[in-house]
Amino acid sequence: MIHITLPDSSIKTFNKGVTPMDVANSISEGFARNVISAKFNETTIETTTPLNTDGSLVLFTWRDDEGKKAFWHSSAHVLAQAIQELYPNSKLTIGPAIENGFYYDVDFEEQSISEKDFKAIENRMLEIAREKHDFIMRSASKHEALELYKNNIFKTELIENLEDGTITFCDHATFTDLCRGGHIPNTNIIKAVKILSVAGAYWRGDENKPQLTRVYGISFPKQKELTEYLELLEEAKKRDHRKLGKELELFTFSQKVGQGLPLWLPKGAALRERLENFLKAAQKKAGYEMVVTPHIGQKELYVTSGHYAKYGEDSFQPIRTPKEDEEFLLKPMNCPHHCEIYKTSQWSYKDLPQRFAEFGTVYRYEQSGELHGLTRVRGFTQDDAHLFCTPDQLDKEFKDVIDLVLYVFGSLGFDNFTAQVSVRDPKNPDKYIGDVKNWEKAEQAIINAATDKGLDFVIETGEAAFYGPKLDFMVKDALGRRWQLGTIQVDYNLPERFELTYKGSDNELHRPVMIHRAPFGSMERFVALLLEHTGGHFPLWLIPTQVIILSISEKYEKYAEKVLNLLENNEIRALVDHRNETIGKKIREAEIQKHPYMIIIGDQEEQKESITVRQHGGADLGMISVKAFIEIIKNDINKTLKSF
RNA sequence: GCCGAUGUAGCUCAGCUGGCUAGAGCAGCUGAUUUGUAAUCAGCAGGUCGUGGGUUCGAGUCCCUCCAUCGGCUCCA
Repeated sequence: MIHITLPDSSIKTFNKGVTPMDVANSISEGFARNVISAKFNETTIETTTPLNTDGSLVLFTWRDDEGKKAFWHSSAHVLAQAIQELYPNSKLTIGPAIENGFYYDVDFEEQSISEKDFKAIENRMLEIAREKHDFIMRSASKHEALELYKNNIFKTELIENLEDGTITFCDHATFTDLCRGGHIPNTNIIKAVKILSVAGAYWRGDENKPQLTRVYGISFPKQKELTEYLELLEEAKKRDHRKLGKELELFTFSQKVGQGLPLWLPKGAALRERLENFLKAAQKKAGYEMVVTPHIGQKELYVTSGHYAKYGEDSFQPIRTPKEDEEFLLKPMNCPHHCEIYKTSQWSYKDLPQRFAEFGTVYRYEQSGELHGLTRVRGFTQDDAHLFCTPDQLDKEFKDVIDLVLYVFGSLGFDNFTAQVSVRDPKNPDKYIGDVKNWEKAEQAIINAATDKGLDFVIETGEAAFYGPKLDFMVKDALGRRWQLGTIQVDYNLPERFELTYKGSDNELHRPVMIHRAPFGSMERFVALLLEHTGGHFPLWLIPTQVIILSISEKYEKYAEKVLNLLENNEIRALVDHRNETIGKKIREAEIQKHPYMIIIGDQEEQKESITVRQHGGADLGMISVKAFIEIIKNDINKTLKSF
């Protein structure tokens, strides 16, 4: 007898020899259609063959992450078969499931493949799916595996790194692939397939190794789900910050100015200013002081900090001066400048912490292929600050910064961030500078602070900065790509390199610890993600135009101006649309511009000294007094914007 | 930087396998209209088809260079 845990957590009993499909068909139709994989609990070996061992079984459905993984990984096998048949000279490498779909990395040798080839691949994949092949796992000896792949250096490399006895193949139809498992029972479950794109990808992610062609695809158990997914992608494009930034006249780029160098338009600049003032106010309460440093610095500065050696001269943008022996660089970060500010005074432990903040514009010569809208640019402004404190103060300071970051995210409606503790990769010590003991201390300090603050965080190995570990706040864009916004970093190294000191109560000199932090990360990236997150519907306190006044005809111009003045006197940002257009057209344009409140002014309003208010989206607040409206706006703002 | 794709008016796009002075909608300008909750009507103007070469009797269309953008890879202080 086999006890099987169903997706709804109930347990059902079956006879030996039952297949996952049998199980699927025996339960409610909803599950039956979606059941796609099975695995034994006690062995945790996934199986797609008939069950012949006693025990309980966990079923995955298409809705589960595990199920999706099995489904897409199996689809990758079908893709591999299709490619192998259509391009007999191609060499397969690896083909995993990803968050949305799957890919297969293929060495096409001399051939190239592009969009026009996708249809043929999709058609062949669907044919294979319809042929109803079981996915069957089997183990193989190392010898057998190497023999099968004797002409494939990539698979050979993979096999050589595996222990004999742990090598498994997955067969379906006439196709065999080296595979760890995790499959759906049969190709037949795949009903819809779409090849999405091709891209170059380096073998094992290493720039110096051969470049392969990565074929991306997605598949579904129903055609309808594929259609829905493609519609979802279309919807996401509407929230693309590059599109919204253009529509809302926030920023632009110019080929003539240069790649990756955004130009902020008046509305965008006003938005930025509001964000800066918001953070400045909070920072002032938290005991920060503003500093200002120049946009360039001598090369020597970055040699001292270690950045020059780490990133190499190609990442810096040099400045020519009349003197031959002088070398200035555009600053790629503010920390060295702030270290020099720290050094201008002698500090006692009683003076610490010192918190220097600056909206510092920095320039990094990113590779051209990496540039991306406002999220990855060559010139950007960090909401930077450096906190210099004693080792005893580190814990409290770090937690205070977490509070500040959470306040910033909360005020802007970012509730879907993930906290990530980025630590060093101990296998790759060359990537980092400084003493291992300090690294351990710093990493522990971050983990403790994040834990105490109740943050739900993940630890990412190898993601640390070269001088220290960090706590990063990651947010997904419209297409689900993850971007780092806020960051808090602990650094024992720069104080060492710049020989920073303070006098302790013991009358001896000590090294301060440094915290680098930027709640927004950069103004550019933050605005980009905020645009994608809100779809351009910014919180009321931040949005450039809070209210637009629409006059029914030019006759009411005077009264409209009067209302405008009343609003402006109450620090409400409003505009009047006086154009000789119909009210319908004015409303339509106000909707497109995403103005949160529209005031309609005509004969009735003028007579009664009142206004009619329409909210974005169509809600009608009726005819009310200006005074009542001002209250509504203020309450609305207070809902999201609290003081720190 | 690498792989693949794209680049036509301020914006969104059409222009089939190369063939008469390159089209549309929106935006703009002019005029009419003075309007009650998502587009009032008419007229006008606007483009060396990303750049530079080449093939051809003829190039927006085909080929090459470069530039920029998009999707990935690598990178991300």
